[in-house]
Amino acid sequence: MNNRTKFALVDCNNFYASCERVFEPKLEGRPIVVLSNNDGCIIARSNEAKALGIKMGVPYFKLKNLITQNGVVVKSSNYPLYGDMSSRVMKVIGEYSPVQEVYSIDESFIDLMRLPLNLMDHMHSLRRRVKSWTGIPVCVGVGSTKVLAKLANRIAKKYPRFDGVFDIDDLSYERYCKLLKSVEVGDLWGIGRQSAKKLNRIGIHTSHDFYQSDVGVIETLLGVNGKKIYKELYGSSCIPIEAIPPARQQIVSSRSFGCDLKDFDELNQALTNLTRKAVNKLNNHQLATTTITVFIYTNPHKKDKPCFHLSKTVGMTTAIQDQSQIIPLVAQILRLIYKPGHSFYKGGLVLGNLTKNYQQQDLFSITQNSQIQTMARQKSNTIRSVNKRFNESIKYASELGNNRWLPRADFKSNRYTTSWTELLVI
DNA sequence: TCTGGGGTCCTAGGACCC
DNA sequence: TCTGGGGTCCTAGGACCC
Repeated sequence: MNNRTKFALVDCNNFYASCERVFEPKLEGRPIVVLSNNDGCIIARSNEAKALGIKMGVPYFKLKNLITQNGVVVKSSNYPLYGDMSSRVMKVIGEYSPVQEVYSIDESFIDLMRLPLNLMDHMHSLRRRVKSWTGIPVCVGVGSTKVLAKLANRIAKKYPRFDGVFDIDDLSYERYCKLLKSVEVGDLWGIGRQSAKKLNRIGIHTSHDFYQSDVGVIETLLGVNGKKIYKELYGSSCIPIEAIPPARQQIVSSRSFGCDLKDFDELNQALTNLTRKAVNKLNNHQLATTTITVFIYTNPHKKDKPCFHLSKTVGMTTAIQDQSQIIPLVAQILRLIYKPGHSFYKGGLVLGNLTKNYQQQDLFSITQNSQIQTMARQKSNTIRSVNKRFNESIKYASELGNNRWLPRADFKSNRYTTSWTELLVI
């Protein structure tokens, strides 16, 4: 292994389940599952739940019996809580290296090059501090590439004797090969189900088979990404750490509805709410959009009914960022794709082709009245600041209605850290 | 009855240009 | 009979991640 690069992957253990435990310590030692939006699928499990054989991504309703029989604690997902806990964890991790990439809500890569200290001590200290300052348990995988750090993290999680920190570069060649033989190729970071299937077809089953193959074969089969993963297994770093997140390309806002919707106004009510969320995100990032996609889907799991994926993308000559422009536009697009008589179970929108929101004027626009534009700008700024202070109290009329579309969340915990009315009571 | 959401990147193919 | 080569841009779909 070379020593030109050194990375750690810090990964929270069963993150969502652990967040729930921080504020409900009596759940310690008990099996917990966290459900996706609309209480649909199981998206997080504590170790005890994993031990019961509960798999990731399984629909909740299929496991209801197993869950009640075994006293499994069920939680609806609580993203305000998880997001806030995540930023606390990331902040602590950031104190352990000058270069940090926040890779996902529960994972962070850090660059360990040129740190003048004992790396293992440093990582054990990180682990202890995250746990003691946030309550969240993490494991640390260390390696000379990101793919290796990921692999190392697996080992750190799997074998308690490493006390949550494992450096894969410490292995001898023989032990490294033995490790690769024990990991299925589809478990490598970047090799998904489809690629694993292709590899299996030519006799590559374990990571060691992959490691021993010809790089040309891998590139032909999987493209440049496969080649990168291959080289990273040999310790050659091809996937750099991204300390500065790349500019966002699109903003998606979609939901499965609490119940199937047929009525246009009900769909429009849901879409208006989702649009407002998307526009808030757009404004928070100070971005503007020039393409809007609206989509509504019927339920593909209902085999007795035809399945519709209705969608339409509209492009604009001028980038827009104002909810008073985007919300009516979404309603217009919805009107174009809507078909009466069908039951839609899910819908949403994509704001695409995002740009920095400085005002690029359209040379041919007929609304080039600067006074009108200034007033519109003032209005939207006012609405935004009122909504920020008074909890989204100004809404479009199209958003008001029977709220039948609202996703189910029957097992929600409090937003302990982001809402004054939901603080932990002792 | 009940099946998540939000991202990115790559590739193939079509349309178009000279 | 013989029917080029090189390039860009866009879009849709597939694959991957958490």
